[in-house]
Amino acid sequence: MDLTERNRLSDNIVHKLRKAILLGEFALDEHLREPALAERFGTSRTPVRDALMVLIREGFVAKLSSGRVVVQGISSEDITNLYEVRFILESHALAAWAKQIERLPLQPLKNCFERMNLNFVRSGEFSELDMEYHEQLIRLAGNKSLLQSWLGIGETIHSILEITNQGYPRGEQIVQDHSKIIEFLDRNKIDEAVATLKQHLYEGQMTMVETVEKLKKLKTHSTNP
Amino acid sequence: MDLTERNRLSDNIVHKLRKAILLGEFALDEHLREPALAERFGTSRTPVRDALMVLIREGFVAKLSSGRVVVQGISSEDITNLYEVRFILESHALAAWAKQIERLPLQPLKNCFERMNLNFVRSGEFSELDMEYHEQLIRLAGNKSLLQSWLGIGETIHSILEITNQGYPRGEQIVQDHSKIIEFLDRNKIDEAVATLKQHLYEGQMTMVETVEKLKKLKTHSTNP
DNA sequence: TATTATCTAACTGTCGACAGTTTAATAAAG
DNA sequence: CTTTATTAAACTGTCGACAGTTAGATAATA
Repeated sequence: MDLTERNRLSDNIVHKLRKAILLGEFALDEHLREPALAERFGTSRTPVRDALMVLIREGFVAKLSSGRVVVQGISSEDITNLYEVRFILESHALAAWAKQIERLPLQPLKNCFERMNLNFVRSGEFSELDMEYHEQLIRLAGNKSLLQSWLGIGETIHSILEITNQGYPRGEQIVQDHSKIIEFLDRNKIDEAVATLKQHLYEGQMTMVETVEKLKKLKTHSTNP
Repeated sequence: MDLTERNRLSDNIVHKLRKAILLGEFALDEHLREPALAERFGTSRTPVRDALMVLIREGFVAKLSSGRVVVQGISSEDITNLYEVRFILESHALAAWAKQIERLPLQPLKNCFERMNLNFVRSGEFSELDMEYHEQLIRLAGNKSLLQSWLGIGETIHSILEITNQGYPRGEQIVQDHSKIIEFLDRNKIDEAVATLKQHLYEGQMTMVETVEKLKKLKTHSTNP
C-alpha cells in the first residue's frame, strides 16, 4: 500500500527552516542564500532548493522575480487570516457533506477520534491526530480541490503548532469539541456542528496568536542588548 | 519594481506538460519519467524536476511515496470541484470586504475591468485579464491566506482555459457580469454581487466541462483504431 | 559629501554524474 | 502453468561544477 516513506534530506530541511523562521532567527525580508543554507545543513544545494520551494508554497518565504528568496515571517494577522480561510473550508466541507445524496461515511472521522481519545495524553501524537481529524472532516465533502486547498493551510498551521506547542493545555476541550461535532453530524444537525467548529477553531486561533506573540517578545528581549 | 521576469526553462516545461496532460497524451496513472521528459524538452533533469513540483501542487500529477510521478488527468468532476472551491473563496472575499471597517479601495478592480473592456476582442489577453479581475476580487479581502489558496485554484483553472480556449464565445457576457459585480459593490449590495458571481462562475464551469468533454471524445476516437 | 560609474565577488539556474533503490524481466521451483 | 526467487536495467535523490547575471563594494566624478 505504498508505505515506503523514504526520507529525503529536503524534508528535514523544511522542518528545520520553518522552525528557525518561526523562532525569529531571520529578520523580515532577509535574503536566504542557498549556499549558506546548504553548508548549514551539511548538504548540497539541491535539497535546499527543494525545501525552499515547499516553504514558498506555505508562505514562510517568498521568491522575488529576481530569484532571491526572502523571509516572510508570521504575524498575528497572518494567523487570523489562516484561521479565517480554514474555517470557511471546513464549514463548507460539512455543508457539502450534508447536501450529498449518498453521504460519505463518518467512520474514518470516528476512527480518528477514537485514536485521539485514547492517546490524548501523549502530546507528540496529539498534534498529528488533531490535524488528521480535521483532514477527515474535509474529506467528507469528497472534493479533491477542497482537500488540496485545505492541505496548504493545514500543513502551515500544523507546522506552527509543532513548534509553538506548549503541551496542549486545551487537550480535553479539543477532544470534547471533536466529539460534539461527530454527534451533531450523526443527528444531522449541521448548523450546530458548524457552530461548534467555529468556536473550536476560534479558540485554537486565540491560543496560537498568544503563543506567537510570546515568542516574538522573547525574541525582542534576547536580541536587544 | 522587480520586473526582471527571468525565463526559466521549468516555466516552459510546466506549460507544455500541462497542455500534453489536458490533451490526453498520457494515460491515467502513467508514470512520468524524468530522463524521458528531459530528453523530450531538450534540457537536463533539473528543470524537469522543478516543473513536476509545480504540477504536483496544481494536481495535474501526483507523487507516490516511492518517488514516482503519475498522471492524474482532469475529469468533469474535478472541474466541478475546482469551481465549487473557487466560488466559496471568491464569495467569501466579497463578504469579508463588506465587513471591513476601512474597506480596501475598489479601484484596482475597476482599473482591471477597464482594461478588459477595451481589449476584450483580443482573446489572447482576455483570458489573462479575466483571471486578473478575479484575483483583484480576492485581494479585496486583504487576506494573504485567502489569496494563496485562490492562486492555487486560479492558476489551475487558468491553465485549463489557456489550452481549451475556443475564442471566448461568452466574452461579452463575461464583461457584463464583471461590470454588474462592480456596480453592486459600489452600491453596497453584497448579496446581489455574490449572486451575480455565482451565476457567472457557474456558466464558466459549464463551458469548461463541455470543452473538456469534447476534448475527451476527440481523444477517444483518435486512439481507437 | 553626495552621486554615479566600475568592478569584483557571489548567487541562481542549469548541467552531467554517481549511488542506492525500485521496478521489470528472467530464471527457478512448485 | 503459476508462483517465487534472482538478476539486470533504470529511475530518483543527491552531488559538485560551470556560466550568466545580480548585488554590493570600490573608485571616480560633481
